Amino acid sequence: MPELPEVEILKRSLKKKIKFCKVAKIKIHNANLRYKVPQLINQNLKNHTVLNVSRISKYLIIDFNFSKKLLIHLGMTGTVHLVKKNNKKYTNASFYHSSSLPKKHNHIEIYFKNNIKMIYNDPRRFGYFKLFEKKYLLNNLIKNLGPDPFSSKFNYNYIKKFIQNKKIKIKILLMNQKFLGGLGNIYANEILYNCKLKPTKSVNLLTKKNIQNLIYQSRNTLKKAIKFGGSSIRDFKKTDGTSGNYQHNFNVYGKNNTNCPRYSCTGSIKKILISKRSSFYCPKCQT
DNA sequence: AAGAGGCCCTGATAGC
DNA sequence: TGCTATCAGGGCCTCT
Repeated sequence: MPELPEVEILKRSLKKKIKFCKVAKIKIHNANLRYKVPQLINQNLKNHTVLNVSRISKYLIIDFNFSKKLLIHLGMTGTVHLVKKNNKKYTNASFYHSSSLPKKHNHIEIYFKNNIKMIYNDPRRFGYFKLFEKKYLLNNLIKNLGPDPFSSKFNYNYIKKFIQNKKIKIKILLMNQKFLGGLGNIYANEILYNCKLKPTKSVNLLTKKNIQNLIYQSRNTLKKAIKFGGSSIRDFKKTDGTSGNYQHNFNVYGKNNTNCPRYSCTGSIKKILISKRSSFYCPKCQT
């Protein structure tokens, strides 16, 4: 599920709904995520107020009115749901369609004092919750992450310098979080299609025009996905339980053996494996 | 330097 | 119906 657009959608929703909310308590039902969730998290966050919700790459950051921030990564299958208490029961209101609220794998619940509850659900448990000192977070997380695709740091000179003396496949480059923060398998495939670049192309063969177009298409593709509310393939849901819609706009992802959607191209989409990840492209117009 | 492979997990789907 | 195998959007790590 969660690549940059999905985390961005989540961030915007949380920002609207839990900003300035005060934590009443936190229940950990299963602490065994990618990293063990410390039981102390409850003592630490209790009675503190959410000041802001932000995103860096695929990471969600919740800022509180004390020295620590909560860092959330959704791994492969993490989702966040918000419910509201009415008449002693947590139900939909304008927050959630209770019929579709997951029953299994609700590992962490954050209760706020205004009767809102935030639920973290994650079947495969590849995600994590970590508390960080604000300074430590900035120094260590951001240092190891490439720029956000929308940041001005993601520019021609940066890319040129990064790929200097490298001969890796372009798709591997795009998915490398140290190069660029936020792309995963789906959007890497889609962006390369929009750039007419084949995923196995070696980065040392990229022209100046290729690189400039790559920047443009990365932003454009992600922007569109955000506009459509992200992609729901298996389990991505917005915090109100509804699905995103960008999956209907995929050109290549999951479309092997279908006709290339590009006007005037007669190719058909092919699936190959690159580092064991499914890669989809049109051999005719992506070169 | 680049790439392959393994590992952390559960669940959906396909094939028998 | 029920078994088993394969695959899945992430990100670590180690080995060659």
